[in-house]
Amino acid sequence: MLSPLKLQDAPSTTAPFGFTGPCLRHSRDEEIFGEGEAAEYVYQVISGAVRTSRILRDGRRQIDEFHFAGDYFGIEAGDLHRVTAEAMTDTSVRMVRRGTLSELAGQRGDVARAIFRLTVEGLQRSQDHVLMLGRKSACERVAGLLVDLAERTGASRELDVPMSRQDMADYLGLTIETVSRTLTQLQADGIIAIPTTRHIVLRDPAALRRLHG
Amino acid sequence: MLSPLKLQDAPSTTAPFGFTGPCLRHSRDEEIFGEGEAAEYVYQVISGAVRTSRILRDGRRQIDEFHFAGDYFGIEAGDLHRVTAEAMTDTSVRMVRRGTLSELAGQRGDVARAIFRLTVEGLQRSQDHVLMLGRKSACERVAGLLVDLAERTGASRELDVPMSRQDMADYLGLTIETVSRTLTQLQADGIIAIPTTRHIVLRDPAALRRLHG
DNA sequence: CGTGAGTTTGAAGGGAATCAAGACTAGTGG
DNA sequence: CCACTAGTCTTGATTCCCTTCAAACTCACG
Repeated sequence: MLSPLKLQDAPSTTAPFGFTGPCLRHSRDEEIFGEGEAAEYVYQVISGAVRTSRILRDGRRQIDEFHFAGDYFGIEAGDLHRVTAEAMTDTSVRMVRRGTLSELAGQRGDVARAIFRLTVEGLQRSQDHVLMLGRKSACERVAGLLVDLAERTGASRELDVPMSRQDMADYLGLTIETVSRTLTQLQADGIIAIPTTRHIVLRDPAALRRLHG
Repeated sequence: MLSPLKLQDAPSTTAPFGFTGPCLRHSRDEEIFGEGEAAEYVYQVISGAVRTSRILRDGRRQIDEFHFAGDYFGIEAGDLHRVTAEAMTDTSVRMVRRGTLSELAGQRGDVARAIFRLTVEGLQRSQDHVLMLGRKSACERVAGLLVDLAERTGASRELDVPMSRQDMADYLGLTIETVSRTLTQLQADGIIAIPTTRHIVLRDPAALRRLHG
């Protein structure tokens, strides 16, 4: 389900929201912005993958979203970032100054609508996440992530997994061991194959979707 | 943390978004709209309390948000509602036709900004919810709900709980038994008192906030 | 090849779920 | 007004899924 903005956006040449901003490269695990920092920019992933997360005082981490090419992140209601954003792979990210974006939205109705739509879609993704964390088993969660990854990265069966097992666990509200065991079990059931850690083949996507619920 | 819109909104006289729409009453447990129905309206709670939820095929339910006076709900990116909305108590709700609202937003920048802000705040609440469901213990979740309820309903210590234990459980991703046990434990610890089921006294809000993490 | 981070696998433990009564509470009607 | 009743809530006993703790393995990378 691509948004209008994504469609009109040829990643490396056209700017997000029809506006050209600087484009920064980040290497793997580099922080793009941190929780509590001033939210001066809004970001769009040009290539690569980004995670946004929050950490409790005792170190427990929850990833609230993965962001792929075309996705945007870093929008805040207040002045500060409430999450930390980090590159999961080598990543290219375009930055748009917040004030510039809201000005542009004020002038162009289509831009305002597009931004609003993306935000509502983000909200709905978050609600899906809530349903998963609140009411689904480990197996259903892992299956759901795989299906989601396939859809969002445009892969049909061959999945390039951009995140570590720890990232998966912190997104799914599980431990790394449970994620690993569940993947192994799915492989034993013939539903997926795991040729390498970062490469998963969906042998039976329909079964995965059924598990996903 | 009240939004600008809420502040300028004297619940029973002024309309949401500076616009007057019809105002409907719903009695307890009545459905306001259902998952899968056409999303023709956006709603604002005038008085009472509303829950929005989703149900899996096998009956598991997840409440994704409680809505109180001033809050709005029912915004969708697509044409259909993705959640079901029900009145938790006798409730008065104002309806604004979706097209009307987007027209108004197109004409008045302040309205567009206010709606956008409310949506981003909803997204942030959802992210808090994700963190809670993914990484917090039963005790931390219940404490968090109580603190949140107190803040949002403007109660300092005397909490009128508008929802059933089942609603609490389905919001917190727990079972009704665990919610009940946890509340009993908090009472035993002297942190809260439960004179009646729907009335909870926060005897040590600081301790609750500490548990909330 | 050696090294170490990341991952998988194994064994044991724990927190919340499930199953099952029992105690309230709020309506209802006599 | 008060017994009756259905629904809600609480409490108890047991189970189970996931976590925790621990160790072995794999595979990038120098």
